[in-house]
Amino acid sequence: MKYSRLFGKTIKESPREAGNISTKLLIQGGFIRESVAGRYYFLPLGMRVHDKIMQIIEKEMDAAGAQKMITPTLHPLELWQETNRTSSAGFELMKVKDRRGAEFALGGTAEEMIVDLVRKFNLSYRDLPFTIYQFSQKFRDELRARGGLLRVREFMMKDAYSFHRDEVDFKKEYENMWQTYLRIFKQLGLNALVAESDNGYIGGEYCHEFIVESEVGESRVFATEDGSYVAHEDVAVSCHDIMNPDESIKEMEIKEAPRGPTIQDGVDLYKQPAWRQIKSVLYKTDQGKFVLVALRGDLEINEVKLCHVLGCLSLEGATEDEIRSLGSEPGFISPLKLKIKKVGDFSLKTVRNFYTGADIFQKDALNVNYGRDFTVDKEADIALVKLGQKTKDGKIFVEKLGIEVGNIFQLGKHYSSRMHATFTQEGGKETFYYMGCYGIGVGRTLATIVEKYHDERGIIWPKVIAPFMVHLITLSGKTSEIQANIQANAQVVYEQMQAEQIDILWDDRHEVSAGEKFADADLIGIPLRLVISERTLQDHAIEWKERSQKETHMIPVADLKESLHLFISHL
RNA sequence: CGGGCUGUAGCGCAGAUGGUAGCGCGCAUCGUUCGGGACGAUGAGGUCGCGGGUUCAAAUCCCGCCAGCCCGACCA
Repeated sequence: MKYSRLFGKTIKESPREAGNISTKLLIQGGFIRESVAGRYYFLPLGMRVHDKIMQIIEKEMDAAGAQKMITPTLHPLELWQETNRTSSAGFELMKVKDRRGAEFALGGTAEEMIVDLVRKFNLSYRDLPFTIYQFSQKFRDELRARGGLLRVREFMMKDAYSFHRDEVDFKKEYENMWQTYLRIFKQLGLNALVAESDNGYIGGEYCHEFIVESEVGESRVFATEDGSYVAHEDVAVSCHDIMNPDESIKEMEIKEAPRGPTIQDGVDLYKQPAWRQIKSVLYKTDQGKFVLVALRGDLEINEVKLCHVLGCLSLEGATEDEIRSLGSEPGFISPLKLKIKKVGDFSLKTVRNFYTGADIFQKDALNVNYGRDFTVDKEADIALVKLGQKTKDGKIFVEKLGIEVGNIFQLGKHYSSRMHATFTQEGGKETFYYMGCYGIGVGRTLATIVEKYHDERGIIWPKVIAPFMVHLITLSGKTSEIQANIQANAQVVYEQMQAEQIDILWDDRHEVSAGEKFADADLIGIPLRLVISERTLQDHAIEWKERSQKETHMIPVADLKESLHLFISHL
């Protein structure tokens, strides 16, 4: 490819604060361009990288035994109604109507479509197991698309679905996909953490996220130093220390409490640590029911866990008026008197003589003890892990931020039972499929690679996904004779590489200065830069510079072919 | 959905107290340059986000809407 023919240009001035470095470099380098918030064009340069990432994924998925196919983009809305996901995933489901009024969802994930397809076939146990996958544009009506490719409203996703006779068989594939994903990310130059995580609106019982550490990531995980435990903050479980086991239990008393409504206000008033306080929060579930949630004052509520405990999809905090109408007072809520459903965190058992509000404005209850002074309807783990806490086996947690580039889900019979998708067992019994699903976001993975592989001048693409392997630069000569000579030499190199199927980009622009060409080469980040100029010609050499290295050196033209093969073989 | 900020040439921006729009980059043409984003000259390019109002006069003041960016959407 000649640069002068390439559609898409580098930009000297960086686009308005792009949020993160990968977006800035990708736009500046002419890889992508924004259409509207959260929707991007991939330009020819970006498309090449995108394609290469897809090829690596495809190769590994095929090697793992999965079969590629494609589903329609528009999903009949009835299918989503079968699984009741029009409401559960409705907040981010895009809908369209055709002229007859038939409603469709723009696919954001394809479990329903795939199950609908599979159930049309009346399969038997002899046909199982199998894994099918696709690459397709996914649509998510995100409330807020964040700058860049990391959180978008439309993106290419590889999604795979596996069908099994039972859990034992499924687990083999889950492990197979786990290992396949690790191979894929490794090839892409990414070191992915595998974290236990929440399945959100997908359904099922357990799942894992593949997370690449990065400070621009939105996923927070808690892990142990040795990596024996890695879990997304939504699901991470910690063990709570017993705080004051030797203290004697005292009589409860109600006292005037001239304080504000926050935990800190209580700490300031009593000069007692936050863990001595009971944090009580009133929630309203999506079914309109009120729930009181109580936990130790130094801990935070994990709403994902809480939703699972309550069996609801979303929660909102009760308003001040609602709190008063239930018989309490904002800032002084306690689990002592309210006659509504109460959920208590296990941490309530770790403290003797709590203090807490008394459901009356500026009155507190002191020396409150769980079991004696109040009980809850349900004890559960509903706390967010706090740094410094330990795992069940006593290991310290460390916190990591990262980008979720892929995930694998156990779906079990969640979809097959709701959609009555069955196969025939040995002996003729109809049984629901046991399923799993597995996703990788291509654009997000691409951006993640840029987040990891760049310097102050631009991108440094790993060879396997670089848009081109070689960036040939020709500089102008003083005389037209030299000029013609440079041109002729470059032409030979260019054709030779094309003949050997080495992707080469030749910056053949005449009117552009050397500095600009070098700056563009650094920005675009092609692994190997070759320069042919008056200077190199005198020595019958070519200048060789790898994007990842600082030094340049001259190699004889005659050695180019061999050096290049050596370079490429070290992928 | 709440809060803050922004919207002027393809991009980045400037336009005080209202007087009819400018700079840099980029683009085009010519010349000089030619190994780290060169220089000179000339030129093209704008219903100042959209709608309404005030005014002799609005990019500028007022109202409404739209779009974008950032933060939050969580504890009482």
